[in-house]
Amino acid sequence: MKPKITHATLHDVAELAGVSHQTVSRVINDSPRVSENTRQRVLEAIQQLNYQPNHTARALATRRSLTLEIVTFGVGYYGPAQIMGGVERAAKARGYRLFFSNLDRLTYADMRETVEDLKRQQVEGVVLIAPVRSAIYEELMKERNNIPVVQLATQKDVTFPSIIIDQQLGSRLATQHLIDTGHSSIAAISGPLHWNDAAARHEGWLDTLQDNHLNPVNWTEGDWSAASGYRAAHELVDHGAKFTALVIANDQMALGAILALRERGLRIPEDVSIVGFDDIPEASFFDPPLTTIRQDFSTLGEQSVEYLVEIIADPQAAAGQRVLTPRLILRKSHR
Amino acid sequence: MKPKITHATLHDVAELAGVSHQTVSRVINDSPRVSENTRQRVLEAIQQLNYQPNHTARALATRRSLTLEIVTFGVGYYGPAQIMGGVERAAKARGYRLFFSNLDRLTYADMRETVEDLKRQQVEGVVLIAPVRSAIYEELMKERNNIPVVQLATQKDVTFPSIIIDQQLGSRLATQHLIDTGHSSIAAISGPLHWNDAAARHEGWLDTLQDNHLNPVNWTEGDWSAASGYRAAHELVDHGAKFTALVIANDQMALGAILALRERGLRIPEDVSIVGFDDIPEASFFDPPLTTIRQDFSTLGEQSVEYLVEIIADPQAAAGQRVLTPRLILRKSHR
DNA sequence: AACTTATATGTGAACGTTCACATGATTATT
DNA sequence: AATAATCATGTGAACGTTCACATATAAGTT
Repeated sequence: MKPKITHATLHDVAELAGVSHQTVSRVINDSPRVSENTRQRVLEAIQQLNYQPNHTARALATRRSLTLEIVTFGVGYYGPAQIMGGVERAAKARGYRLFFSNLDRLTYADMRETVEDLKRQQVEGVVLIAPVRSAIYEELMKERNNIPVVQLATQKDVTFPSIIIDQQLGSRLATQHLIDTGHSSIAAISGPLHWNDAAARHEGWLDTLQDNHLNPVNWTEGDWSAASGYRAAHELVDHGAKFTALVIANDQMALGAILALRERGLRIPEDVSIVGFDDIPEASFFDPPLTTIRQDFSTLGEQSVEYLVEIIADPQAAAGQRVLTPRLILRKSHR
Repeated sequence: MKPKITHATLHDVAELAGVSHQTVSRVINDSPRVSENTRQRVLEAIQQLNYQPNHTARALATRRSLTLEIVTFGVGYYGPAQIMGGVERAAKARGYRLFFSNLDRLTYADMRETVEDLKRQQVEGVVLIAPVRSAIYEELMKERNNIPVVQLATQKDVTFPSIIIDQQLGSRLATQHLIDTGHSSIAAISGPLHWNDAAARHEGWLDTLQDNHLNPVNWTEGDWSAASGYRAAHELVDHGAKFTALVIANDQMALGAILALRERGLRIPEDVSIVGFDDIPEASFFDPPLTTIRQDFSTLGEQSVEYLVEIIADPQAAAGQRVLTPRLILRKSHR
């Protein structure tokens, strides 16, 4: 009843072509040690049987899976989704397949599970999007059975293989630009501060104010969502602090904040200037078009695979953190 | 020099515990055929050696990989990213791992590559996000070597296993609501019409107008981006056609359109009502908050895995299309 | 012409599991 | 008390490759 389609194997091909299985193996691996004559014969047999090498068997024999894994925290967010695109592209380009694993919650159980999986799956390397401060990641690093891991969006100056975008710099760019254009009362809406990027952006804002002998007027913490930006902006106004500019840790929150400020009768950029972070594709079409700090997430993803592949080839290559630079994109939400 | 960490195997555990490899196998597979006594001894050995079953070897022996694959078209888009989240969650819950493959371009070469991969990878099933009309997909279906495939976002009433959200219905909901609230000049900005969802939404708009004996005023085609929505809205106004309402095929384009209309001195919703599609999280914080047709992409992803698993268990279960229903979310961009 | 070297191919084990079956010990059945 | 049934365990092959080596033939060297 159950047909159980069985695929042609190396031996089937060998038999049909009248050679040994090893010769077939040589053909599919492009070994020069095979005469043109037999090569053709084998190729024909392969064609005829619609033979496809079995990846599993190959992995078992070679002890190489040609597989990477990406473990993400929150596919829902813009950044991680973009990073994944880059990782996939780079992995495919280098002949690797990609496992995809998502962590919705950063609980011990979830993480535990993921580590156990890693050990089982015969994965050659892992790109870990680890944007949140958590001891769990360190545990992961210890228990991972020497599987190379490149972490993304970690803290700055961490010593294990990782790549970050210099958020502190980005935030300095934003804040300094506002100061340079005459602002001295600059408030902020931060991301959730247990996120590394949020903390770095926040520090950049604080440090820049300090460097310019300005006092931080006021700030609130959001959760990256437009909803939280909306709430935060209302709060800021309620609090009575006067500010003429607002540094907001991502574009979505900026969107929410713009709506809230407008509800309070504040015009942008006449009454308050705004700069966001990320440069999501929609940012140009906010009202007004948003000045923001662009993050090249896609490149981040690609580079992480490159780094990983270097480490796989030579574990000695595993050295420290690489840093990408964000860029200020000027539009119309500031003056 | 190269330590080449070798993991403990079944045989190592067996030796340490003083039993046969098969007994160890029984323990790790929870077979009842093993005495409590030896089970404990084996468990200890496993612990001691930090043994982890080798997934590859198991797959080879059982001819089951416990692996699914998702092939996506454009991770960058909101929908696909959400779907992926759902697919990952459901796959993990059912003990499957997930390969992730992205198609940036729908070229023959890219697709060909993907199909070849499928045949090689020993994947048990595939969730294919196939939002674009293309003969390539049909070819895929033929050549896939009997691997179960569930397609997402295909055309309506297609006979192979697939799940769609009823976009035509969604569009009817939107258009009819505008008509019911007094509009009779309803223009549209469609998505790229070779996308199935775009075409269905467009048809829904047209059909509803027809059912109500109204003429379609005017419409243009966008490419899902806010930028294209912006351009399209300007075009519509340039074209001189009078409209009091606008059905826009996704929220991002709606954002762009809102900005464009405002630039033309048109107030929303006083002068023109707008309804979008998708209900991205930011839609509530557009100015004005956007009335839109909500799509439950996450559920779509989960259900696709469920369907797929049914088919894997029983190929007879592969029967036709399942349909999810979108929902009208009323906010303030219409009157 | 004899000896080395290179080329084309084959043989059997190995990778780390599970599967199908065999065996011996214990317990139940008549 | 003999026989059957059940339970706990073991044995060797199989999954589909590659690896390490062996062999036979052809070609090059002295």
